[in-house]
Amino acid sequence: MFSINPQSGLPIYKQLMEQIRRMISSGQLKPGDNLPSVRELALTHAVNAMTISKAYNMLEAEGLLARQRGKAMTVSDNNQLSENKQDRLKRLQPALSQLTIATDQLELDIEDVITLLRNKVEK
Amino acid sequence: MFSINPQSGLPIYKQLMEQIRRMISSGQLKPGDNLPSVRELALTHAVNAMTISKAYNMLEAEGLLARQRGKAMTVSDNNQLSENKQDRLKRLQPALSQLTIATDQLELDIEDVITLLRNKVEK
DNA sequence: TTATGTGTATTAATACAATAATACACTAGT
DNA sequence: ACTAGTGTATTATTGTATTAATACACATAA
Repeated sequence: MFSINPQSGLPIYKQLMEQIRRMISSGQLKPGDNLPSVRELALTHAVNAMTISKAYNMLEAEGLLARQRGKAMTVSDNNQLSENKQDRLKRLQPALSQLTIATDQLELDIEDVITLLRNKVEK
Repeated sequence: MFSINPQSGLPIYKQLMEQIRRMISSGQLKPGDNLPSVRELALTHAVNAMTISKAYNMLEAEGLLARQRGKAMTVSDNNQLSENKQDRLKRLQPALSQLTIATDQLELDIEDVITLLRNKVEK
């Protein structure tokens, strides 16, 4: 469900926050849906439980998630959460910039990159 | 020449290291070429000089750069440095993965992403 | 009631990242 | 010699990230 990479240099809790935001944004996580438990995520990704909790905590502060003690964290249903295509494309910008900067610095042809991209998605 | 973002969560010195590696890999930086001075990069990117120095230092330890006290850091000429297309495409993998994961989680159509990518490169 | 499952809070410890300010060693041009 | 330009080292300080180990408050089902 999530892709956590402790070696990436990006703080784990930030990786998790961004990925949860995306899945809410797309509607794969809907208002009322339960999130995986802190301990479960900590186990499956070999990470400390408090690190997961920190991500949940901050998303709750943002209003994206709702907490009920003793129960699983859920996606908040107060807000208009899932976003239209244009909004979701905006969330892609950082990853897109990363790729174009790398493509440029490596002097690669964008069409080659696109071919690679298509292959990666198809499989 | 470089694109440094102190807010990205990624350590600044690692951002710089990776970007220098790419430009050497593509041949935009050739053996013997001078790199921008520590102080110049620090100024233009509003970053501490020692942070730049750390990146240079580690790349020197890797053998990519060569230092001569009192002179500018240069690209090392001992090694086989610039890489063929396939090798450079390999260096793109992390950025590609980032993008495909995000695309997936946002439930976006890969063709829309590719369109965005083309626009970004053309301009 | 008990057992097991939620998330949370706290404390301590460790490591890393970045900054500021200063000084040093060296090179090159004047 | 002087000056301005390299990279480097040092010290002190700040903030962040992560972990381990416990303990707490609450919910739910047996």
